[in-house]
Amino acid sequence: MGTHRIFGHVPGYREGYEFSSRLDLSASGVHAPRQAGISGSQREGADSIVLSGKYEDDEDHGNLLIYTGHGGRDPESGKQVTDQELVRNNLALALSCQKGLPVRVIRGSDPGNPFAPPEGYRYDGLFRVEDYWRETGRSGFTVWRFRLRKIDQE
DNA sequence: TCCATGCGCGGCC
DNA sequence: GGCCGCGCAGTGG
Repeated sequence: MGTHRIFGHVPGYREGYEFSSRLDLSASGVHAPRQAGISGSQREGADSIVLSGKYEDDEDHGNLLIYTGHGGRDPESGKQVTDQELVRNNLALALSCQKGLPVRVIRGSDPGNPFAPPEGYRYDGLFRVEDYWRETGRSGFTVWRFRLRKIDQE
């Protein structure tokens, strides 16, 4: 499946399409990983991300996102417990920034986020990674942050 | 290899 | 019905 990574819209799934679960989302090809928030590879770049509201340093401003890289979290508490590194899918997102590749954004339900769907997951269109940097997160550990802005459609 | 922004279920109120 | 904690599962990066 990883041999045919699609950048941009996946045929048959327009912006606003809703999925009931990560399994459905995975089967569609809009976001293949069943758990991970970032889909991509270090060689090609990242093609999609999921926002679920579970990363303490994430910010959702609608057309502007600050997305946190992965890694360094305690699986039980969800808190950052070590520094994140620019490897694996964090590096894939950085590559998407350098190449200017479109990234599909999927939002998962999140009661605290007015931009999130009430339930399940929703494809919210294409964004570009404008910038990325390393900083100290709320936890005090290093996190990688990615700023994504929605691509205007005509 | 090992991790990953799940998920269902049962207990409890 | 809703919340929460537990632990299993299965695949792609």
